[in-house]
Amino acid sequence: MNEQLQPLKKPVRANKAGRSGTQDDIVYAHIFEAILEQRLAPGTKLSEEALGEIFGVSRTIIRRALSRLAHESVVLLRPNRGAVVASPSVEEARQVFFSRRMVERAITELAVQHATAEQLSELRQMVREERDSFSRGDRGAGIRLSGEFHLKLAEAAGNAPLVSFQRSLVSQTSLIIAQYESGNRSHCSYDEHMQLIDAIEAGDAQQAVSLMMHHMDHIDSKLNLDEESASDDLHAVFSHLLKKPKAAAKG
Amino acid sequence: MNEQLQPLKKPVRANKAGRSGTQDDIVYAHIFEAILEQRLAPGTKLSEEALGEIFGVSRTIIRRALSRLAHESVVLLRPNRGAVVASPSVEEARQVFFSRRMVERAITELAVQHATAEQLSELRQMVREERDSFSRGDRGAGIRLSGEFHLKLAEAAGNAPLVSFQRSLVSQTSLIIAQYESGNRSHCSYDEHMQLIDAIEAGDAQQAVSLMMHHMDHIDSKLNLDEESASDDLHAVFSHLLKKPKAAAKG
DNA sequence: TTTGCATTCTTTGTACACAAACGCATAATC
DNA sequence: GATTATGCGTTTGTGTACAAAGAATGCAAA
Repeated sequence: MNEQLQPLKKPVRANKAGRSGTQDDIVYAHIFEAILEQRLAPGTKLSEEALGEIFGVSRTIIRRALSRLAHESVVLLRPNRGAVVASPSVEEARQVFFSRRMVERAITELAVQHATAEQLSELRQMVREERDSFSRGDRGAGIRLSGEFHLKLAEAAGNAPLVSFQRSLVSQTSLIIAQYESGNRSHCSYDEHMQLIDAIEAGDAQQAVSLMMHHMDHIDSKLNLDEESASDDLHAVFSHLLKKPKAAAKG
Repeated sequence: MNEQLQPLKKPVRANKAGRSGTQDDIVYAHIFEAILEQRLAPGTKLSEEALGEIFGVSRTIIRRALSRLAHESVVLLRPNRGAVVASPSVEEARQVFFSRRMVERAITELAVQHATAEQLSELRQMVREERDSFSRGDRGAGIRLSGEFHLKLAEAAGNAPLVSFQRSLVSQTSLIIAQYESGNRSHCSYDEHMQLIDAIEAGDAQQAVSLMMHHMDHIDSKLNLDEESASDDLHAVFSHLLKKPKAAAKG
């Protein structure tokens, strides 16, 4: 029942090689991934004690992971009232998308100049995995990989502050998709991703930026940020006010 | 005895209820301000116990404040080796300035559209205080207010992710100025700030952006990022390799 | 039935104690 | 004499106990 995460029970202290070693990194990554894959719905309460129980660590570690997520606006940390998965409003969603367009444009231009052959190869590999995930029906993994693609592209641009900002924006975008995605859920982003890499590899900055902007348009068009009228949406809109957690189903 | 945190000895304002915000907010703000005003030099070690002693709180609070500062790349958190004030390299400085140009451009355009009369009035007040600080020789407060001006302008733009990013960039810029400012230290930024507000208030986006870009150029030109030859700079360059914290090596 | 208040109970906030890791210094060996 | 091994001291990392702040619930009164 409460032992789904057995592998984590043991103290994972392989810190010499620096392979995502510390415990709070692991906890952070797991919660982050759960949100990215939409296994944790917006508004879900994240109890420190419960998470500590699940991951087999004390509240200290959980608290640090939540703090980090809060700094990326992925969870909301309310004083004396605990943490919940953030529920971006329509206005917040618009702001995130505005910033993303700005950042993606800069990243694309920089990537054309700085991306190495190895990085482009890794990007292609990620797109293949993304495509495979969607084709075998694993939508959660697909969305996560799609986000990681944009993060990886930021790394290829070679600008550390942009990478940090992009991480935050990608996470929030995933939340927004979880909250506002319309019926048409055909995530064909991998095709656009591949074309984008082609343009970058060809050194065609203008074409690459154009493709990226269209890609942003497509993501945007899949959301219904304009309406927000149906009862379901109302529920989502007010979820940050609800006391009761959505009780995320454990896989 | 190695008292590395001498500069902080003075503000022992360990009031528990007086100031706004929680304790870790107060600690964060004080350290942040000390760095912004360059009372804490890059490379200075930030001992948890010493800071706890100074502020009259436990290491838990200090740790959280340092974690927050680390997330903004203002301090560097080395595992098992404590925190130091970050020492941006020339390359990191270039990346920060690239991002700042991008963000400031967007902020300026948005501010022309969204800034309210009240916000512009507050901005003017900040510029006046900045000018007064410089004119009475308080260079530290002047630099801090100059940074806060850019942060306030970001808030006037009305885009939350941009504000968050800008906060990180402004802090890092201050660090960079502390590390790389050339002999010509005439910070006449307040004049440019005032012209900028005029253009924004007039609704002249093109002029406002142009002024902002020139302002960025001026800040950039005051630094000697190209040379990095003096012994002081060499020291900064290798500070991340040094085991021993060279506290207060600033001349 | 509904509303206001008080008590209780759960959850978070803070401090502290203990354990582990790192750096430095000393010493021993080649 | 130089270099490496080892022990010690200091600093950080983690767990846990206790305190405080909300939230929920029950009771009483309108």
